[in-house]
Amino acid sequence: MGARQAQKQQSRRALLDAGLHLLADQNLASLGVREVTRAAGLSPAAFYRHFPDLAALGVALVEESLASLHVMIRSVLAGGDGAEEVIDRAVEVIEQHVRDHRPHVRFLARERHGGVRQVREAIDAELGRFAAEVGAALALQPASEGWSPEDLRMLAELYVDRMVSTAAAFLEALEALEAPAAGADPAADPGADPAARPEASPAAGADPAAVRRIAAAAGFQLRLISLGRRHWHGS
Amino acid sequence: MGARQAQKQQSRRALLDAGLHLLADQNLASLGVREVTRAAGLSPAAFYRHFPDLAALGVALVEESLASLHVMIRSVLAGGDGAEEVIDRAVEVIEQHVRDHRPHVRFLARERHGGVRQVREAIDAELGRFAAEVGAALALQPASEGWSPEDLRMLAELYVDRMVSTAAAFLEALEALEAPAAGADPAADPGADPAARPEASPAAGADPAAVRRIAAAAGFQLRLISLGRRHWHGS
DNA sequence: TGTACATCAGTGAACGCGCGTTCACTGATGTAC
DNA sequence: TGTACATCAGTGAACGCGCGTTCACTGATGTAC
Repeated sequence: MGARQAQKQQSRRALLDAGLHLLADQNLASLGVREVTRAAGLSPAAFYRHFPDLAALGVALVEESLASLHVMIRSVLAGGDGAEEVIDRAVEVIEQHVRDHRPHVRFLARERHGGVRQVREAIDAELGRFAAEVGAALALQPASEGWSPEDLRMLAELYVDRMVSTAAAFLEALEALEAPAAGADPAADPGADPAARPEASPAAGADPAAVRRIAAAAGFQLRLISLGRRHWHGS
Repeated sequence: MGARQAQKQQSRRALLDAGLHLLADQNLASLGVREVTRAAGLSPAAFYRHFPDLAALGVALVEESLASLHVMIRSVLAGGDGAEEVIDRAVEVIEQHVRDHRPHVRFLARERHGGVRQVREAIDAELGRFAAEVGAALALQPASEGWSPEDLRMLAELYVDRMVSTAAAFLEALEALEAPAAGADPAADPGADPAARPEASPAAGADPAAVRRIAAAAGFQLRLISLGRRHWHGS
């Protein structure tokens, strides 16, 4: 790849990163072209060399967000088929994934039912593909003997949905303690005593108890589902 | 109540209705004060006689949206405690609720993880209260003997989450066929032959097969969960 | 290697526009006597 | 009932501002010979 191409890729990356960063505090629908280019260190017009509009940038973000999620799900499915171990590993992997890719997960959670149709549809299509993949993996397990493809599909959807909900719950717990007090403006009031502020961001670690509680609930719920699965005897 | 108060309530209602209507196609974060007042038939300044800002209007919408959802959940819990009947009634009630209160449900789905913190927090707090209520109802059932309060709470959260996901799925199915083709501008191109357009909105009835499939999946998933519950023997 | 020309990512100025919010105001409704 | 005053929901004009998008341009990179 020539230097020209490399520079273009770099600018594109800067736009995507700036967008993802700005989307921590707002929706895609309220994001502005000038806002993104400003954060990326480019002129407003430069945006149009890379994307026709912000929806296209959003779709590009969906693609990279879900690529990493895809890897995560595969890694869970690849575990041994002892149900208990798979469940525990799944919850761990989800938690770690949210920690490692928080902006992407937040973006997906926010835009899954958000105001930009192209993006919503891209997310839904990809989650459907996940469910199909999970269903195929389930079909290979001995526990699925006698299950109809439809039932397996519904089971897979239940699992995928639970993973998504669990990820959203982890996300919220991780962000809860980092949020500044509503209405506070950190740039203003230079006379305020910084030591007087209560411990708002305790080493960005978030409330560990809340995170543990979510992990426990997710494990319990998945175990309950697989228990139901084992005792299921056809529709 | 005096005529003055009554007129004020009417204007407030008009603002809430206009907001809810406009939120069919966008996020709360990208809604504008002028947009809402224009749709409500008021001057822009009139908005501030009712709400300090749009976030406050959003919180008011959360309250009324969840009040109706609350009624729905109670009605489900009030059914006989034969698991099968309760499940089937629950799915029916959810479907009917989404049909009857589509704008409210859409608003909740969109803003639950949306860009306005006040609104997000209001929704989450209310869903937590629902889970507590469901948990209390479950505790009264004989099947809950020997269950710890923590496990009951996690079970209740699983049910509530499933209800929310099911409602979101119904919503999407109901809207899928009414959406205009992406990028189409119905106001433009007066020369186009309207008869040439394929049946985009078939009597606003949406795809019945998709709706039935969602109901079937929801019933299956809930049955699987309650099957797991019956075979659960403590953490 | 050197030269002449083509490509095209990024620039900066310009445009018209709708935005949020404020303000002094109007006039119907409410109240005190 | 009538009158004088208070309240306050809604108005319309005004403000300054940042927006999306376009345009002709610049100058580094790429290519042909």
